[in-house]
Amino acid sequence: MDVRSLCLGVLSLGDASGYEIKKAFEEGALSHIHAASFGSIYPALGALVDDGLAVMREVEQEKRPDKRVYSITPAGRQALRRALNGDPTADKIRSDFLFGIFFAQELTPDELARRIDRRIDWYRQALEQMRSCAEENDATLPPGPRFTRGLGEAVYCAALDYLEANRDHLLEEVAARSRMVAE
Amino acid sequence: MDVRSLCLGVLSLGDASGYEIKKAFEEGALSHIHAASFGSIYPALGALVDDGLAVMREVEQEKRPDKRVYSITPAGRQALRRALNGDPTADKIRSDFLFGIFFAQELTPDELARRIDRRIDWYRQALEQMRSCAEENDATLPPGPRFTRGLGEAVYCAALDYLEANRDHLLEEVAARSRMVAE
DNA sequence: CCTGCATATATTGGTTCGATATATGCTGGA
DNA sequence: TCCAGCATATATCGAACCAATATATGCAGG
Repeated sequence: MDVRSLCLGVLSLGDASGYEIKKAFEEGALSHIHAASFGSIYPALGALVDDGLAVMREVEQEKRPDKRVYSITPAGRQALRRALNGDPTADKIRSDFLFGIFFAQELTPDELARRIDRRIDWYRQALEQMRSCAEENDATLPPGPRFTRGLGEAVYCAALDYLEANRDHLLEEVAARSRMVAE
Repeated sequence: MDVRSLCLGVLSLGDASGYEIKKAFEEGALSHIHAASFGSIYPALGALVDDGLAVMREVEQEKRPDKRVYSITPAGRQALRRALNGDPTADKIRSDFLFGIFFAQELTPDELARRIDRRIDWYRQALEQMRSCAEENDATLPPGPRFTRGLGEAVYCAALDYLEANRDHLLEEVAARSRMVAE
């Protein structure tokens, strides 16, 4: 899925500027699903306009830089549907956190504990946000977003439970191992 | 985390060729954690040798192309430790699957069902593999890999349960919505 | 027999990232 | 009060990275 299609997806939910599209991948429901950077979003929006898949209008703002607000066109909606119906590629996960935990014995015990605790905090916050969002408007959410929200909640909840249940055990094991090596 | 550090991580587990490093990110425990392509692995290995963080030896093979097997050096181990102890960047998730489900109403009902069923199969296979691996040698695994394996199992299990429990409901909702629009 | 897969390295075009530049207003702490 | 830092907003650029392909060989299955 290229950035052009990702932008079309966001635009299908409503008009947006490049900056707002970025925010959708950083804060909103999409943030747990996909990502894109400015360096690819702005060229992608230009290309969408060139291809007639989106239109742009400039919006003057007081006390803010001007906006370039993009809207999806009927051709854009068709292109989005085509892109979505193509064979989805496998998920791409790149987690420095997990990579670090995998090599736990190369980390200092303090650093290891700090990382797990941070991650636990992160999951708690993410879950809180997801749940407050659910309380507010879960019934009004379209089925797709509601389903992915529920799946995200289930997955984060399982991860949080596991981290809380196994944190101390991991730290003990790593400590025991380094004692063994020292002998 | 750049590809050079990822390669050092794999090499810290034992000598390997570029091809074997790629496999580690495609099949092994690392496959659920991080990724790297040939186009970045081969140049990275060259750079590691240039910097004295790894050494290369050519291994002639009968009935197979020759191998270039890389070994991590003490300086390489130190560089790995430095890289691991740096502040980990946030996880990067890019899931065409979730992106497609988010826009469920843009998919044909058949396509939607097919995707979820495929994903269910995928999780079942992944879990089966993880569990058989655990039965064989969980006790002999270092604490880090055992922890990430357990976390992966917990997360995949939760995702599988959610998909199985909510699949039919999602399909009904999407069907109901498209009936509503048609009226 | 022959298609396709596994092993193995390498390259290349194109995509994407991450950091930075530029400009302005608001807010909170010293 | 001042000013550092953050939010808004667009844009660019070098570096990193991916996906596909080329090349070569052997083996297994239909």
